[in-house]
Amino acid sequence: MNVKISLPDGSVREYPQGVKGSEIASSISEGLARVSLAIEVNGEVWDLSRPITTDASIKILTWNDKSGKTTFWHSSAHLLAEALEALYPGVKFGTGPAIENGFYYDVDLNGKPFGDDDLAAVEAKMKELAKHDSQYVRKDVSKADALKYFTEKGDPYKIEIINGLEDGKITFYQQGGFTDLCIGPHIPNTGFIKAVKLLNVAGAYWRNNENNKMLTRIYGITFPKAKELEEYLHLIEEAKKRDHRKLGKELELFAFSERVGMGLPLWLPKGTILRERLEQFMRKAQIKAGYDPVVTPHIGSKALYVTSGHYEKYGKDSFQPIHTPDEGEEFLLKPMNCPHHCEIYRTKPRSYRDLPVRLAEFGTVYRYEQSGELHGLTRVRGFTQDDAHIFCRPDQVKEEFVKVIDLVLHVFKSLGFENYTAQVSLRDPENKAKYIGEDSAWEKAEAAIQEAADERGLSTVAVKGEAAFYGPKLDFMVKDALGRQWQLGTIQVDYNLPIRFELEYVGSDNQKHTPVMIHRAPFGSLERFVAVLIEHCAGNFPLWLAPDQIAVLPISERFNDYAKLVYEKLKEQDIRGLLDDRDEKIGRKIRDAETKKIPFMLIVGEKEAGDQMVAVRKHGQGDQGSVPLEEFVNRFRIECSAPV
RNA sequence: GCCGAGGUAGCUCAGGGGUAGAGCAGCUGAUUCGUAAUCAGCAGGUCGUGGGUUCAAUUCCCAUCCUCGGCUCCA
Repeated sequence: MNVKISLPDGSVREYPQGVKGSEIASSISEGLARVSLAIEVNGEVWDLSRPITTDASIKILTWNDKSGKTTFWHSSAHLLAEALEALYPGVKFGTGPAIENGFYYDVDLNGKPFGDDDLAAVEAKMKELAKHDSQYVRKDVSKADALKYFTEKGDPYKIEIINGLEDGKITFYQQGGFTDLCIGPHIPNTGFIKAVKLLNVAGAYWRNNENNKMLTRIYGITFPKAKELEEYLHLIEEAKKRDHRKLGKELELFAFSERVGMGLPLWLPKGTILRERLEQFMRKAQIKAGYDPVVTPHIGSKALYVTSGHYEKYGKDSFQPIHTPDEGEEFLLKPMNCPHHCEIYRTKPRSYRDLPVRLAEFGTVYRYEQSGELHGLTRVRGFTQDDAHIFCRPDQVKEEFVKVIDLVLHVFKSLGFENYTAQVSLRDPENKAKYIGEDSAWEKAEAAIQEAADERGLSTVAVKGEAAFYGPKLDFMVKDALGRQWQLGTIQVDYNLPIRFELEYVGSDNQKHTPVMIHRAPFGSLERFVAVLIEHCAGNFPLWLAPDQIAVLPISERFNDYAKLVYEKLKEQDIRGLLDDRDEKIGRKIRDAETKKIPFMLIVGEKEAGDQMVAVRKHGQGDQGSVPLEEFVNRFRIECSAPV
């Protein structure tokens, strides 16, 4: 009996029942057979050695397919485990999945320290074992047999996993002398793994729970060709050059000081220009969108945060209250602006006609972040949010939310962020105790967010358990140079805080009603936004943001006077920059200006000094020819306009 | 906070039980130059901090602080 196999190109071929993926690949072409890693059967990824018994549509998976890579890396994790078992008898295994770039395996080395030298040894063992071309063999096992195997082997983590599995659906995979509990699929044999690099060691809690034992997580990556590994490592090196911590130092944008305290950024003059440009851009956009700027203090009475619920939720693990010496009052460093804004709302009675009230503040907040969490400007203990709170009637929620989405998208577009993820962050339904407020309020809020996102045609991913404790969010996530994902913009619907703060307005029915609050921050925090922006443009800021826009470079000291004149004229036109009148050759001055990523270099010498000319050189683009100074200023103005 | 790796001149890094070295930056002098590094000289460090071992510690040990890679967390 035959089975009908449809291929991705739409063609259908017949094969004997029980045909294997590898046989189908061979029948298509020997070339394909050589590079095929796995097969997709009716949307499910299978081993190439698994018999196909029914009609199916298939796709042969190679390194060029995402699931081909995933399979490859998952099999590599097994190879890592095999190497570990060979070198560390008695090692216990947690889980070892493929990840976006490579794979890891969590292992329990019985408290044995595992460092970089060990990493190199294991890597060498993996390379050796890969050459054995050991096949990955799939085996169905009963739950009882599976438990028996790992009980005898003494692997408590595998036993824990098996206990949660259904009998009849348990499979083992074995390659060489190593057997693992695994649903597969895998590549045909270890020989496909030609290049291996173990990247780093990290601690990871068993089952991601910090109350569990910390296992040793070993990260690695493998490739079918040595050259691809080289390319990958080169790519990582390139990405590191964009790291905002490196560029922040090189371009003198920000710094940290142990004496000031960890996670407390110092904005240097050039970084401050960048930051203030962004603030100004946002201020304008917000005025246009009907926001009223407000200012509130950096500390607030503890009672304020008890009311809001922040104290109960975060108080004990946070910066401790500040006490006044005589009265014994308690204040908290402001961790959030919303309670203050609620109090501004309360300063006078509000009518339904007044709503929405939109209060905006570049509010600096302080939060205790665990020391291990701090990371450049993306995770700090003191930062400024481009925060605002919109107080509106229930019937205005959707419209207001949509307007905020537009604002966020405008910001992203203006700064060239195209690759973002819009994440609907929902409550964890399994763990409602983590949140405040009634179910009905949550349901309303979650629905409002999804509706607003849909109305703007935003493609979103919903993630449970990511909501704030007072309400669900729409978060805009962007990746940094090294692929780490960060939350930038956020919009949150909140039915809870207005109740806690007893906010009200008088409706058209002359009755008192509770407004709805929308918390929102398009940048998120200036610090994190700048960090991601630096990495996004690799320090080559758009002209309107660049701390130094021009460098005036006299050919020699003889032209310093003219250069100074040019520099002063540009300064009068609010063009930022520097005059490099050092006693250096022009090549040197150009090199330094290029290194500093200054957008325009104006070179002036004998040819220019006579008739008010400047020789224009653009960063990364070279000589642009000479123009009259006036003309340069005009062209500059056009190019420099900030987005509106 | 947890696991692992590090901290040597302003920066990037080498070294290693007998009180330290390079390149760049800095300073001084020479040079006056046309599109990515002019030459020479000088100066610069309680080798993160505190203890311990030792005749002797920057080097070995312990603690601590900070940084880096992850984990957990992220109002």
